[in-house]
Amino acid sequence: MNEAGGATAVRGGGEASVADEAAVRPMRADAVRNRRLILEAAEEVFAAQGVSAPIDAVAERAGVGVGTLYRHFPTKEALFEAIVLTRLEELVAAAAAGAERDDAGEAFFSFLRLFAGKLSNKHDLIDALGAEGIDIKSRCAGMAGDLESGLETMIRRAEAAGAVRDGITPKEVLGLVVGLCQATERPEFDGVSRQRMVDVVCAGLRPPA
Amino acid sequence: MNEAGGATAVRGGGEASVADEAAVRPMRADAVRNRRLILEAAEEVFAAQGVSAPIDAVAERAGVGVGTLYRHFPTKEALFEAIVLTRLEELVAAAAAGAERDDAGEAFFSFLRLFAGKLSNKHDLIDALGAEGIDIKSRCAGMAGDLESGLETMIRRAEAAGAVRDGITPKEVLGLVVGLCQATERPEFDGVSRQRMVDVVCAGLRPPA
DNA sequence: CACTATACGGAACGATAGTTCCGGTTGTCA
DNA sequence: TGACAACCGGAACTATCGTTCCGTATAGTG
Repeated sequence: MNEAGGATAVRGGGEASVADEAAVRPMRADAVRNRRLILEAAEEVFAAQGVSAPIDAVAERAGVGVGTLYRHFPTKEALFEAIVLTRLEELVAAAAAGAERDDAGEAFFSFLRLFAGKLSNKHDLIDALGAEGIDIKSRCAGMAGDLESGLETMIRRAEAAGAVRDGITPKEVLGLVVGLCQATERPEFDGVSRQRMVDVVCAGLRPPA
Repeated sequence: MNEAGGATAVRGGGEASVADEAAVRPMRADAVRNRRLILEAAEEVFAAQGVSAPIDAVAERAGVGVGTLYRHFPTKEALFEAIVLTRLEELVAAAAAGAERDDAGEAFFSFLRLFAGKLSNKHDLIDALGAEGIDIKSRCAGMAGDLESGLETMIRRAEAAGAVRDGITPKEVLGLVVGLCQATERPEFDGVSRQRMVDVVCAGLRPPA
């Protein structure tokens, strides 16, 4: 029920808290260690099994009790956000960088490939972008918005350069790539080449002959 | 734990049963009516909410108790199969028909559009083809196999006709289309045009210029 | 109309997963 | 070193869902 969660910052609360002294006191050494262990474990478990992985699995993998986990992250979703945000940040940074490149077309398509690659075997990210069941909350939604903005810029510039068909929206591109990654993550689709599927999408995004 | 389920046929058991007389006795009128009500309710509920919809929701919508539901379908999966199979059958039939058309290229692409259309707002089918969590069992898997076969034929013929790029597999096509449908089914993707996404995939499947 | 096999309804059960609580432990500071 | 606050662990609580059970109702039959 805390508004944010996952922010039990190592060095104190966020913006100016009422009692300054309380905010300044650093975390105890074991708490710092456990927090890191939990984050690492959650990263592996969520990436491998998706968001629906039991929280106990994360606790066990981290070698701590569930109580400890909940001390650090008041809710499962808070933990999930903390993990996914870092991954999303990388993508947003890549998108922003791509939006500034001179060769707009190539920038766009190579971002798409990088995007699909980053999604591979990272079930958590796919879930987050596909919003599997979870209310995509606050900061995650914000990040996703940033991603879309970067994409939008890239698309418009590539479009102007004649490298991409007209009228495509960031959401469509996102849906296409996230969708195919979601599919290839499933056991029944193990024979398929994700590489080729991405190729197909890229080819389809080029202007018609 | 019955091997099949959902087959409590209106007119008796399947192949020759030991006691003939028992197999001949028709279902009671109310049982027939309820069975139909349950199937209709399940169709709507699963299509709208996906396979993870609570079974109570189906019972409530059908206006029967859960006990009645379980009398007709021994397991949730059995009910699910019964619903999805009919939908899958339509697709398989369409695929088989398409595989015989003379204009191989057009046949393939128009099947793809029909396929995407059939998936729209039918969460159950998307789940089944994407196998969301469920063990895709016996007859469903068989049907999915038939679908792939039909698709395979269409692809090979379209390929020979020079209408489709080389090396594409049915699973790749399935993954692409199911994936994009899965994405567009999500609330965050409501602004997107599924039509255009399908167009992109179709364009990408054509041979490179 | 009476009788019985069949079907019905829904309370109850068991499993799973998220969250809370509290007695015991341990880091930190004087 | 002693004392206190922060922290830990995991049992227990709660909610959800699939499934079972059994007392009651009723369609079909003579």
